[in-house]
Amino acid sequence: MAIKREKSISDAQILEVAKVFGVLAEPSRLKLLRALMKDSMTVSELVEVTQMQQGNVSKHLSVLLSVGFVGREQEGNFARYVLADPTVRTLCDLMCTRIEEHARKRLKALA
Amino acid sequence: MAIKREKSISDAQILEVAKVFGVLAEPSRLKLLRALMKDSMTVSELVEVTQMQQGNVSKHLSVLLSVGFVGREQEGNFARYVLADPTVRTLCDLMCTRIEEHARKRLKALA
DNA sequence: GTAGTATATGCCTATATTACTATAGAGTAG
DNA sequence: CTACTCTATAGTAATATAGGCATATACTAC
Repeated sequence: MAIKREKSISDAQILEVAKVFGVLAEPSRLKLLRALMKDSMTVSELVEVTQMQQGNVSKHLSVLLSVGFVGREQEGNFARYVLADPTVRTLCDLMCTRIEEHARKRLKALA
Repeated sequence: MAIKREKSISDAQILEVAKVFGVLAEPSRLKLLRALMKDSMTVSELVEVTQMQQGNVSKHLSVLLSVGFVGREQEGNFARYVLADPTVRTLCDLMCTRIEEHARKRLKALA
């Protein structure tokens, strides 16, 4: 019988994890998520807020949608996007504090 | 005077966050981290465990080192790498449970 | 010193991803 | 129906990054 290793992740899971991290590895997508963290928005509103081109906004939103980070709701002619996964906040918060911590360490190392 | 927005992240921070997420968006690097989560290892050991080419292992380790995810210690002729940031575990754990949750949801949606 | 081992790095190619532009599709108003 | 608006998508060029290979560098043993 196969021996179950402690808490170790399978190669298949690694591929999936890498893919989802990849979704967050794009400044444009992070800007969209940042906007959606404040409130749900239509594509037009997101274009206005982020100053990105409409086509790019749609493309990035479709990526975010494909991994379930955002949800989409049709409102007549508009498409309203909503933050759909609380993990996004957690991940970003963690990353931000980590970066600050790291910067602080580097600063301290100079002293 | 400038108005401070609530909990919002600056564009500069977004660039940095994207960069660090990008480091985690690579299966090879995740495999190295997975190995290092069990124990510290030399490059040779990592090559053995991951079945990757030595050059690539070194290259990915240097990326991990540059953002402080791992530490490096010279041991005679060997270089021993250690997991240097507890956030890595947290981020990966979060991502794994998120992916499972998401898969479960999709499954339930079919019922 | 020489030989051998461990690690890092440079070059090249293939692949992937982005932004841009234009356009297609879908809905609304008249 | 036509005209208009909002959103999605296709085509293209530029950029970035990974892997493979060869090689350089650094340490050890003799």
